[in-house]
Amino acid sequence: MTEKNNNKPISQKKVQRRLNEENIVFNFINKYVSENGFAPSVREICKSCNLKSTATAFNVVNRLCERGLLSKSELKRRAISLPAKSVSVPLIGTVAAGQPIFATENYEGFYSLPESFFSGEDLFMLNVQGTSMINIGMLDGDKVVVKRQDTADNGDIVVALADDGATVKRFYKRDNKIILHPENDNMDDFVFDDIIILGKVVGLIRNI
Amino acid sequence: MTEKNNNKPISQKKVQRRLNEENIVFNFINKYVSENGFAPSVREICKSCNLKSTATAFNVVNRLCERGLLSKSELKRRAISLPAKSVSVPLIGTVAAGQPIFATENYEGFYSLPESFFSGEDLFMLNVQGTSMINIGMLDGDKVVVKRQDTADNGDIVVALADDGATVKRFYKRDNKIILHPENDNMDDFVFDDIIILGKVVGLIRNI
DNA sequence: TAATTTTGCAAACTTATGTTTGCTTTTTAT
DNA sequence: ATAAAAAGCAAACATAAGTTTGCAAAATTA
Repeated sequence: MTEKNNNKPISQKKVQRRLNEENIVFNFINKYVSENGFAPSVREICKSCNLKSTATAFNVVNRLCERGLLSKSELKRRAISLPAKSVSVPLIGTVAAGQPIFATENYEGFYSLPESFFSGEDLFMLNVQGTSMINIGMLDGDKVVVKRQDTADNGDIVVALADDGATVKRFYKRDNKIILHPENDNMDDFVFDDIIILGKVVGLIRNI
Repeated sequence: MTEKNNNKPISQKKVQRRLNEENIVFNFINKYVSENGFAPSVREICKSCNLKSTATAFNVVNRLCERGLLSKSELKRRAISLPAKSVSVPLIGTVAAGQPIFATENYEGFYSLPESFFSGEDLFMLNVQGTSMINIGMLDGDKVVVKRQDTADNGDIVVALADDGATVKRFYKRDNKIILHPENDNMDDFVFDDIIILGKVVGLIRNI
């Protein structure tokens, strides 16, 4: 028991100094993480924030955790994480028939998306080509975020494997036929007996 | 020198086995990072991917690094990072006139966006309300990514501060008048003598 | 000012974890 | 089938880095 009693005497000056210290450390960790992709060690925090002792940095980090600005996994190294979580999603380039989508060979790059928007086990991104979905605001060059699944419900926007690669369309099943409906007044439906569904579109990203 | 000569004898079967192993490890690391916010240790990789030796996991990780799918900082702990870098961007809720946009009080949360798409010093996100920009595929409920700046060029899509809050429109300056042009055939231009520009729209994110 | 509490610090301590080693097993080439 | 090369593995090794300690300095209270 280190506290004399339960109503702490709070010195405003001290509180201010602490908050300032915490801000400096928090900003450093943020910057470090976005530059390196992993968290700094307490010793690196010390050096960069002009703290004299690792114990000090250690304590500041713990206070930041208590304030909910950071998370930390005890006894692990560099195991500090920021509350804004992200998922790393591959952009799939060309999809050849018969090839597994999730083979790393098909990946054209990785993008980190906010987990709070796009969560799901298997996500990938795909470039939208053409204007077949323009009615629902999917433009040529947009990237769609796709949740991998091999079935779809009526009305879902899906990525399906057509003869010439992956295509984005609205999915309907009617009278044992699969209808891929372009959301474009100038285009007609495509009708198939069977089709391979690669996934369901759950999001869209555009660079302007 | 471990290699006999420079033309390697490649066994297709071995290549396949390796690639498969690398896929498993890579997917595990991805999942781990998005769940924990930091990378797994080689021993955790071993256990989860059924590798018998830490040396094996170590080698697989190194191969993934050579393939460019991961980055690693040597001699550091849990210092594997995915190539996808991200920036942390605040979502601005309601913007009252006269208030500074970047006051933390306005933040509704932080989202991590792919740095490769959205780079810039001061970014924020804003909910799109209404259908005034529907012609260029901005739907009600979309989030726009905005680069903070107080000027704009003709034709830019801007976030401007109107009487009732922030609004997204296309910007024109003509005859000393500011025109905010909705991209919606049913709506007319707004004309002002002067207006406050909050930023320029550089991206869009949609959750479907 | 003296007593008491809190904070700061350097160094010691501990251990999680990357890396190497040397032997064994498997695969490939002759 | 035999030799040679490569890959796999368990254990040892090395050390980066989290955590604790105990004293010194500063701040607070009386």
